[in-house]
Amino acid sequence: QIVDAAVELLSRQGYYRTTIQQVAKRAGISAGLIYHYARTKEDVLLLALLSVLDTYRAEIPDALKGVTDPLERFRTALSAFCHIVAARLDATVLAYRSTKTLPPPQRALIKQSEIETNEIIADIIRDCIKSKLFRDVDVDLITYQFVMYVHMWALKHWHFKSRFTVDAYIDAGYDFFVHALATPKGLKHYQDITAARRSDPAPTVGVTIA
Amino acid sequence: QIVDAAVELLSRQGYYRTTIQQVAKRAGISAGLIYHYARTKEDVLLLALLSVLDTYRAEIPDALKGVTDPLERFRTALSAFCHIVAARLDATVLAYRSTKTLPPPQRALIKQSEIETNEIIADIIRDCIKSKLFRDVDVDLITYQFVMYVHMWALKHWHFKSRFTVDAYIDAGYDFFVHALATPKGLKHYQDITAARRSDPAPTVGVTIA
Amino acid sequence: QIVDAAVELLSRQGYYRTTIQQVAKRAGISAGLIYHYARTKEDVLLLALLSVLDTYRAEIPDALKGVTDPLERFRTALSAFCHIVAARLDATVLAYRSTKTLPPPQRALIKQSEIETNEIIADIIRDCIKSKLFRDVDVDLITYQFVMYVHMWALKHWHFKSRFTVDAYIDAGYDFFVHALATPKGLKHYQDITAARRSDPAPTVGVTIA
Amino acid sequence: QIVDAAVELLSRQGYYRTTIQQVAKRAGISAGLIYHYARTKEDVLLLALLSVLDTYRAEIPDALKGVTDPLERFRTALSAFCHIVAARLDATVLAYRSTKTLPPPQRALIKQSEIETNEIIADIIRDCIKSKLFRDVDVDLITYQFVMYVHMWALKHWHFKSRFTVDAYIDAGYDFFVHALATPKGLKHYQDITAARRSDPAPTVGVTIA
DNA sequence: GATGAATGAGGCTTCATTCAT
DNA sequence: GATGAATGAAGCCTCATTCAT
Repeated sequence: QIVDAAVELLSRQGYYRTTIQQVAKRAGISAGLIYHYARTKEDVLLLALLSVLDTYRAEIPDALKGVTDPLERFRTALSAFCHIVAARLDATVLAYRSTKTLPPPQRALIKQSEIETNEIIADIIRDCIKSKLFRDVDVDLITYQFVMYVHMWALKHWHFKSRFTVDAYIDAGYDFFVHALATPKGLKHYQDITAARRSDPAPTVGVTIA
Repeated sequence: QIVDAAVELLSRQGYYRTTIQQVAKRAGISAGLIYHYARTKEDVLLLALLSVLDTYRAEIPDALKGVTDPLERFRTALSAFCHIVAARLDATVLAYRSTKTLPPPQRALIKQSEIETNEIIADIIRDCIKSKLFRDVDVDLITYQFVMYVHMWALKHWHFKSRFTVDAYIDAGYDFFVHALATPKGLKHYQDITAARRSDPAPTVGVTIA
Repeated sequence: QIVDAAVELLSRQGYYRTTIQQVAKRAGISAGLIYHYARTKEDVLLLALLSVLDTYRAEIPDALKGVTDPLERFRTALSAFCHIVAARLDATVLAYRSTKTLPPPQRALIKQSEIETNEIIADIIRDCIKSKLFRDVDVDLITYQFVMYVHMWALKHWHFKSRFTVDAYIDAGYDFFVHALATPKGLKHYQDITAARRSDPAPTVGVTIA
Repeated sequence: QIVDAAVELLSRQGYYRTTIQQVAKRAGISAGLIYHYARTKEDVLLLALLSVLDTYRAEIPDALKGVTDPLERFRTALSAFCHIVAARLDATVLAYRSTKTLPPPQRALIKQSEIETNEIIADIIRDCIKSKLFRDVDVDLITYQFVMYVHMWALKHWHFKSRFTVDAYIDAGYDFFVHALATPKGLKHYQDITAARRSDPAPTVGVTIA
C-alpha cells in the first residue's frame, strides 16, 4: 500500500528527503499513480501521519479490553501506548518533525486525531479521579503529560535506549505518575496491585506489534 | 548577524523552506558571504540550533543566581526555562523538527549541548534529593521529564495557549513535580514556601527575554 | 458527442490546457473510448476544428437560400457569417490559436475547409462584379478581407463588444465594403435597397444560432 | 538576449512546444538564470510578446518621420507596418496564438500595447478625415480593419505568399482602403500622388528590418 | 464496445553552491 | 572580504496513451 511505503520512508528519511519516486518504487507502483490517491506530496504526508495516529487510536482501546480497575486501566494504557510507540519510533518522531510542514487545514486534521487519542487517556484519568484514586487534578494537563511521557520514549530514544528497556521505562513512568497524582487511597491501591502483579508475573503487556 | 537571521527564518519556516538567499537578505548580506562562515546549509542550521540551545544553557544559571534553597532553585529553574522557551516558541520546535536533518556528527553536538543544559537541571534535582526534599528517584529520567514539560509548552502551544498563561503553566508543573517527587518533608517545605510567596508577591521570575 | 465536448473545452481553454480526460468527462464517456475515434489528441483537435469550419460552410448557404440580388446576397452572407461567428466566438479564435499545432497534412485539411467556405464568398463577389455592381477587383483578396472582417468580430471581441452590437457591426462592414468595391451603379443600388430595407424592417438575418 | 531567443523559438514552435531549456540554450545561458528575469514561463511569453509589439510601436513612427501629407502618411504607415510584419511573420502569428495563454492581468498589458500602436494609425486616419480626404467614418473601426489587413499578411501568409509580393499587397490594400474611405477630393489626391510616385520610383519604404 | 487504472516520459521551477569581479 | 550572477542537478507533477478486464 502507498501509505505503508510512505510511512516507512518518511519515518526514516523525513519529508524532504523522501521523494515521490521512492515511495512509488517501495509501494511497487509508478510515480504517477500516487497522484490518483493524493493530490500533492503533502497529501501523502498527511495520509501517512493520519495512518500512524490511527494506530494509536485503534490499538490502545484494544489493549484496554477487559481491564476494569481504573488504575490498572491507567497502567495498561501507558504500557500499550509505549509499546505502540516503541514499535514505530521513527513514525512518532515523524509527527513532531513534519506536522508543521502541512498547511493549517490539514494540520487541523492531525490535531483532531491527536485529540481523539488523548480523549481515551483523559477518560481513564477521570475514572481514577472519580474513584478517589487520583487527586482532583487538571485532567487536560495531565493527559498531555502522559502523552509526552510516551512520546519521550521516541523523542529521546537515543538517550534512553541504553538506560531502560521499554518495560522498565513503563514501570518508572507508572510509578512517577502515581506518586504525582494518587490520593493516599490510590497509593495504597497502587502498592497492592503492584505487589500482586509481581507475585504473579503474568504477561504484563497485551499489545505486541510487528 | 547571520545566526540570528537564520534562527528567525528557520524557526518560522523550517529547514527546507528556508533558503540561503532568504537568510542572507534578512541578515543584510549577500548569499555568497554566508559561505565564508558556514560550509554548507546544514552548517547554518547547526549554528542556529546551537545558538538556541546556548540560550538555555546561559540564561537558566543567570536566573538561579542568589537562589539557594533547593526547592526554590527547582522552581526558579522551571520558571526561567519556561519563560525562555516561551520567548522563542518556534525555535524550540525547530530543534524537534530539524535535528534529524543533521548528519550524526553534528547531531552529536546538539545532543551534547542539550545534555549540558540537562546537567543544570539534574544538579538541582540531586540537591533536592540530598536535602531529603525529594525521594530517591532516577535523576536522569526526572530531568528529562522536567525538560519535556518545559518543551511541551512549545510543542503543544497550539493547545495550551488558550488554557494557561505561562505562569499558570509553571505553577501547575511545579505542583505536579513536587507531588510526584517530594518526601513528606519536601511537601511540607513546598507548602511553606508557596504560602510565603503568595503573601509576598515579589517578582518571581528574574529572566526577561527580548 | 465527443466532438462537441472537445469544441467546448478547446474553445475555452485552448489545446494544451485541455486534457483528454476533461473531454471524456464532458462527453460522458471514458478516456479510453476517445481513442476508438481518434488516434491522438491532435486528431481530436482536428475533428473539433473541422466541425467548427463545417458550421460555416453549411450555414451560410442556408441563409442565402432564396436571396437572388447579388448585393443582397453579399449582405446576407456577411450577416449570416457574422452571426455564426458571434455564436461561437471562442471556437473561431480557437482556429487561430491552434491550427499551427497540427502537423502540415492535417493543417491542409483545415485550409481546404477554409478555402471551400471562402469559395462561397468569392462566388458572391464575382456575381457582384459580373453584374457591374462592383469594380473589377481582385476577388481572392477581397474574399479574404471579407472573411477577416468577420473573424475580427471574434478576434477583437474584447474591444468591439462594448462598441457595437453584432448588427451594427454588420451594417458598418457592409457600408465599408460597398464603398470600397461598388461601381457608381452599385452604389446607387446599395442606397436603394438599403433605404427599402429601412422602410421595411423585416428580419434581416435568417440565421439564428443557439 | 533572453527575449530575442524567446521570440525566435516561441514564434517558430508556439508556447507549449517551446521549453525553457531551449530558450536558455538558444540564449546561451542556463535554464536557471531565466528565472532571475522572469518568474514563470508565462512571463517569458509576456516579455516576448511585448517585445514584438514594441517593435511595431517604435518602427512605424520612424518610417513616418518627414512625411506630412495625410494620405502619404496613411500609405507610409501601411507600408511600414506590413514590412515590419513581413519581417517577423511568425511573431505576429504568435500573438494570435498565445495571447489567450496569458492570465487576464498580463493579457491587459498586451492589449494596452496594441491599443497604443493602434492610436498611431487612428491619428493618421483622423488627419485624413480632417483634411477632407476621407469620409467621416468610424475611426476606431477603420483602424482595426487597417491593422487586420496588415496582420492578415501574416495570418494568411500560406495563402498570399504565392499570390503577392509584400509591396503588391501593400498597393492593393492602399487602393482598397482609399476607395472605401476617400471623398471625391481624396480620390483625386490619391490618383495624383500615385501617378507621381510611379514616374519617380524612389524607395517607397523607409523601413528595413533585419 | 467500454472502462479507468496504470504508466512513464518530460518540463517547469527551485535553490545550494561557486566564482569572477 | 564582499557580491550576486550564474549554474545545473533534482524533484514534483501532469497527462497522453495503453491495456487488462
